Amino acid sequence: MSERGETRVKQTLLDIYDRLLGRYGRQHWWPAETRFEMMVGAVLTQAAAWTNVERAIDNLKAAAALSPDAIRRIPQDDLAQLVYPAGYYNAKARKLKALATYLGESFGDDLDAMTQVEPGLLRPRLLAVHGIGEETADDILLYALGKPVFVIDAFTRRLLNRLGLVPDRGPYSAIQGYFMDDLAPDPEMYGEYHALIVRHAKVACRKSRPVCEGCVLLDICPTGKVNMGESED
DNA sequence: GCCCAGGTGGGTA
DNA sequence: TACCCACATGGG
Repeated sequence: MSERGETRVKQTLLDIYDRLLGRYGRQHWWPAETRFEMMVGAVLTQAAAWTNVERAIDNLKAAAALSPDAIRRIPQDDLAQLVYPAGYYNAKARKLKALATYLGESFGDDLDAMTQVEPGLLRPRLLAVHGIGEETADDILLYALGKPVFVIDAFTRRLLNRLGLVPDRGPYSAIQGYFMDDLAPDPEMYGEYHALIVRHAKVACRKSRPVCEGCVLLDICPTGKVNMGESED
């Protein structure tokens, strides 16, 4: 892409951020008391509504099971019952076991020490853990460890696609590159931006809103569910 | 009853 | 590489 094009992307991404922040305000993500609670939430929220994740985390707290050591010790079937409200409970119990095992073996459960590792080194290690894909790895790097890594989810992907910046099926790294190559590496801003995109997606293009509020705000449709014309061109 | 929500892993062509 | 499917609850 040309230099002029890069500038346009940067201005577009900053402009969208400003519009979203002005409309919705700060989202105060990630809602968790500890680094580990945040990591657990990142796994539990995979393809699940956050309200259900909260129930599961409340169960873990009530059972005193919200620590890497407790997760390793509790039988997987018991863990599955605790995370039941989050859905995919057997699969997620196994994933939490894998995460806790990794944290113990690699860092002795010292998650503050974990922040000292370069994200470029940490990311492939996280991806090697069962149940941690690209989005979950970046959730952990950004929100739990404070690294300047931009999180890409389905809404973010659709957003850039609707802006005409990436093709329909761009790889995760390409979408992420648009943000990280053009925005200063600011964990606070990255975290707020991702939260705002998720927040925005909740009000955009619902069946109950035939006139899409989100499309009006951004001059585009982030979900792509409603044809709002050719505004992305 | 249907659709969707802050995805990932495993199998197949 | 590119699909396809299993994994599952709870709210609108």
